[in-house]
Amino acid sequence: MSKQGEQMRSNVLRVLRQRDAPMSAYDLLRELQSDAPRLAPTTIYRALEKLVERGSVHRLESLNAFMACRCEGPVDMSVLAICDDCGAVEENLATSVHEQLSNIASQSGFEPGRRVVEIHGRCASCTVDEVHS
Amino acid sequence: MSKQGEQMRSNVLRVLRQRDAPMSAYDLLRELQSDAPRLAPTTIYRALEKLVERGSVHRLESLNAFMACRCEGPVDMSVLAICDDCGAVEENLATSVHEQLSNIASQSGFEPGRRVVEIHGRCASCTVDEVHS
DNA sequence: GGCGTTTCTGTTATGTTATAACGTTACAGT
DNA sequence: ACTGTAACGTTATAACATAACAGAAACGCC
Ligand SMILES: [Zn+2]
Ligand SMILES: [Zn+2]
Ligand SMILES: [Zn+2]
Ligand SMILES: [Zn+2]
Repeated sequence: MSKQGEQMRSNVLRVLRQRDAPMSAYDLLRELQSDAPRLAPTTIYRALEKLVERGSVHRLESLNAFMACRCEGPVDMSVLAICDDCGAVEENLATSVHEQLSNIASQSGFEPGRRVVEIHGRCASCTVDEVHS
Repeated sequence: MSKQGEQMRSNVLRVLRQRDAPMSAYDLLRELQSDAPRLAPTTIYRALEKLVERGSVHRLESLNAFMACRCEGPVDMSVLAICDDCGAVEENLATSVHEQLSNIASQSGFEPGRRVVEIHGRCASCTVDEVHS
């Protein structure tokens, strides 16, 4: 059955990679239910959990959504820039921001773990569109 | 009726200030329903929206929860360090991290807006407890 | 191969967070 | 008082996430 599990993870990842924008777990569910009508949320969440663990997928905390990773560097050093107009997300590798963040938290004896670094705004192409309208 | 609205916001803020840890909107709902049994989620969310807008309350995106602000400086320049053991949240003013974050996003023409900077881990006192156990 | 143990999976049900929709109320300007 | 508008309360429902459990697969041992 680990064969099936791997199959599910690969299906989820494939669907995520087909998009440029983040998808919610339930978006994925609806998409995959066309092949497997009885598919349940739990199954999606389990696949997503593994994929996030292994660094193939980002979880966007401020959107409750997921997207395939397209980073060059380590997945846990990225800054996710989310366009509030079109929903597109840009990934930037930003090791120094993450290091600084850990350092600041450490100063009070806090033991740093998972970092969440996201920024909302408007992407370049949407900004141009705004000028034209 | 703006009197009622302000009253509600002040009630929500009061309850949040009584705690050291974040509360979900539904935590607040349950708390306030002892006085007003018919109180609905929407009302809480509207109050929270205003309070976040005016900088009295932080929204913790990675927890889907809220807490009263106890920052010294500007509310939108803080780093929130969340202890995964005890739930306590430390606020650190970290202007430089936020500036760097905006700069990185700007490099690709992204127009920066709201930033989300949170870090999970273990607070000093929970780290000590761990050693003792 | 047979058997117990462990881990993973599918399924059902439920819990939690958030918003849509719509009628009502307050209030300012006339 | 009349009207426009912004805020509000209320109901219902959508969206996100996990608990609980039973059954299947994988593994190690004999
Ligand atoms: Zn990435
Ligand atoms: Zn855009
Ligand atoms: Zn604060
Ligand atoms: Zn702690």
